[in-house]
Amino acid sequence: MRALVHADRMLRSLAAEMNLPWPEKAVLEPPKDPAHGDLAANLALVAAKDAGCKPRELAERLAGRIRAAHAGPDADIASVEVAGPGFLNLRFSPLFHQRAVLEIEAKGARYGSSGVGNGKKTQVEYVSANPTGPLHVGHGRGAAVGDSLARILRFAGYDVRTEYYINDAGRQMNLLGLSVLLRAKEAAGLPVELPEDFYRGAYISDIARNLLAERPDLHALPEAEALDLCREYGMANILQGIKDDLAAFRVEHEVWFSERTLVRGGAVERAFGRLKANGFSYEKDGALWFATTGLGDDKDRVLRKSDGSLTYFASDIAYHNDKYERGFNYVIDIWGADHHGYVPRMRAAVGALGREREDFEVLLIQLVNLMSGGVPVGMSTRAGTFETLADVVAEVGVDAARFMFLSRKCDSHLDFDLELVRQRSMDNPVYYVQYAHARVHALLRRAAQEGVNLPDAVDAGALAPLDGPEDLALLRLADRFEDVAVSAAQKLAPHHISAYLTELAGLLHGWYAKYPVLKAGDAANVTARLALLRAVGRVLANGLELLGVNAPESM
RNA sequence: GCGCCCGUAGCUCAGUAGGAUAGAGCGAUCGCCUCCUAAGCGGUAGGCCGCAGGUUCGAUUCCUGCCGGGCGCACCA
Repeated sequence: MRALVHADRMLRSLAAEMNLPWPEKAVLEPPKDPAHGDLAANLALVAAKDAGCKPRELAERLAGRIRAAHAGPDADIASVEVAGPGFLNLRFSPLFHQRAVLEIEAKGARYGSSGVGNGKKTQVEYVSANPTGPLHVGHGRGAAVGDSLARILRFAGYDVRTEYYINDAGRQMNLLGLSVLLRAKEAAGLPVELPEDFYRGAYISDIARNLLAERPDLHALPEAEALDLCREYGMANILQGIKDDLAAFRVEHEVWFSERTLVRGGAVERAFGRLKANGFSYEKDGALWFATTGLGDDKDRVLRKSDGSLTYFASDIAYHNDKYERGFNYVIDIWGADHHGYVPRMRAAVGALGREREDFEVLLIQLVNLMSGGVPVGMSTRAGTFETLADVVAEVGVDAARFMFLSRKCDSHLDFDLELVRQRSMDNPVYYVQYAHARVHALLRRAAQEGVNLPDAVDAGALAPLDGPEDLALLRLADRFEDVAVSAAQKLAPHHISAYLTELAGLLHGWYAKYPVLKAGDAANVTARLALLRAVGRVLANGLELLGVNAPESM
């Protein structure tokens, strides 16, 4: 970040000084091959055309000016080279890189944070599974992504609220009530006929038995009342289970939003009014329709059916309208990928409510293939197979599960192999990263034991010994953490963080194998290397925090 | 039939608002502990970035068409 800002400012001012146009198309980025330097400025051909010269020539002229302006032992820029069709390769001095340690020490837990979100009021709604059964692995992936994303966005300066939408008003709830009642009858020895579509998980029978224990009078109640009781009891029970599972998974929702309160609060009518005012709704065949076709959807959708009841879509529109009425400017929904057909419709609705395209984002979470030793684990609920989130977490632990979920693009399929994730090896990057952090702290501990004193803040001069290629590579990568955090926030991509951490941990392990720290020989080396270690450890910890994964100090 | 996502090393996957010689881990293979945690490190082998066109100075990246895999297309939730 420092390097990029520094170089950008310098190049722009130089270009202005030389009366050259600085094209927006010019790319300033770390080259893929570090041998090319720390930063590459790619002057596109257009730039040269505007300037009336060849790109290489333009680059040479800039390089000359930079060399002239940045000479001497204290210079930030160590070298400038022109390569390829117009690449300006900048290499910063060791001194410049070493200062990254000072910034890390100064910012501590805030290192890598930024204000790019500008306090934007943002809502992340995730998991939102129907309270009809326990969370499964797929929900776990959505939970990890949503929670991590909230952390990442906050870190980047967004004002984030997290929310869980409880679908407690629909037909599914009645079905749940019926399922519980049937099982309760069964448990009481009454004759029952089990319909096709009811919830048949073992957890329903457990709930039914518990309810019966609390309310022995259940079967004496009028049918409707008994159904109500079963529904409410079942839902409360399952919802509590979901909350427990999420808490155990280190996932927190600040708001639990009930669909019922939405209907009762008149949100549906308000949303309908808004659509009508904007000219998007009409009556046909006794139903209320929403003209989504002109908004990117492939057909118009029904809001209120001819029998007077609302469609699911209608309450979803009302819900989203309510989100914007609550003051959120940026609404992020995290859905299972099987709902992808629903996205254009929702997007159309948000547009019809008068919101901009960028006010709404949907993140689709692809399915998780649960495997064990390369063999797919079936969807059955038989004992011994792990399909619920709670089972998987019990099996592999929170850290390993979260890191695994967050190490892939969320819209690609994920093979989650229990055997692999349970392994404490490099098959399983979470330990690799955690081990790097633990290593740092093991050394810091040992240093303290041996009476080596590392001040809380070192001065720049003490870092001078850090000039080997591995030192500089570590410093460079640590310095990029803010870039990575910002990009993860803007692209809604938590996996950038896990990839970055794996890379940083790799550099640290390599560095560790090559450089002795406490046995470095002279005191200056010991201090400099300890300071570097502590700084890298800080970056690892900050990154892991964004993933919601622990950073252990010993392993 | 229409639409969305995915095809990158033997395997699992990164990368791409167009840029230099396409990366990582695993697996394979050869090395490294009298020495701060070997849960580690270093080396080697491994690629028509699904195929074919197009745009461009330049395409794994953007566009079109195919092929292959997954998913969705209700006055269901």
